[in-house]
Amino acid sequence: MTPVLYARVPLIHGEWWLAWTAEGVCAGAEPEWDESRFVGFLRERHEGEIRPGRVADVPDGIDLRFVRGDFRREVLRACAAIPEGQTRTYGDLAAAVGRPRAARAVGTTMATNPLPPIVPCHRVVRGDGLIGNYGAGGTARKIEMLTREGVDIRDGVVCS
DNA sequence: ATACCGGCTAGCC
DNA sequence: GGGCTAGCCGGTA
Repeated sequence: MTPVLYARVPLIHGEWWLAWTAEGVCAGAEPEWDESRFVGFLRERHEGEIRPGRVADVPDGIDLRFVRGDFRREVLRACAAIPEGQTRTYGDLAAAVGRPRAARAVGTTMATNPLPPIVPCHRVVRGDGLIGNYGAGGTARKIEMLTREGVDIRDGVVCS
């Protein structure tokens, strides 16, 4: 079983926790988490060794092997493809994986995204333009992150 | 099997 | 436009 390494990594949105395997990043958590919480999170998902790693060794790709469900993996893949500074709706992602009516299920998938902000679920907003919720810090955090990425938001609504 | 729970949405007042 | 409802769907207990 390949080991899982982890570190607190400086990103444009702050110092987030990231964990990775040889294949890619497999987990992430917001800055407010402490080390034991993140390690606990990793432990309940991975059987193998878990130990600190170096920031310089964080890989570029993502490792979705520990995500349950084909649908979820596909949706997370599609989400990972959203460019910085852009947004998509839950319905967009549903359509992208060939299930145009599964927006609700996409929402659930985003809510349980194990690797924020590497899989940028903060770029997924509601069809009516409202920002929608954000598990890793709430709507306020989501707005803050999108604004930092250059997305135009006025009165809590995405403007295009 | 089956019921329930969500970061949703289209359709109707 | 704004508020509500009834569908929708995949995962989990």
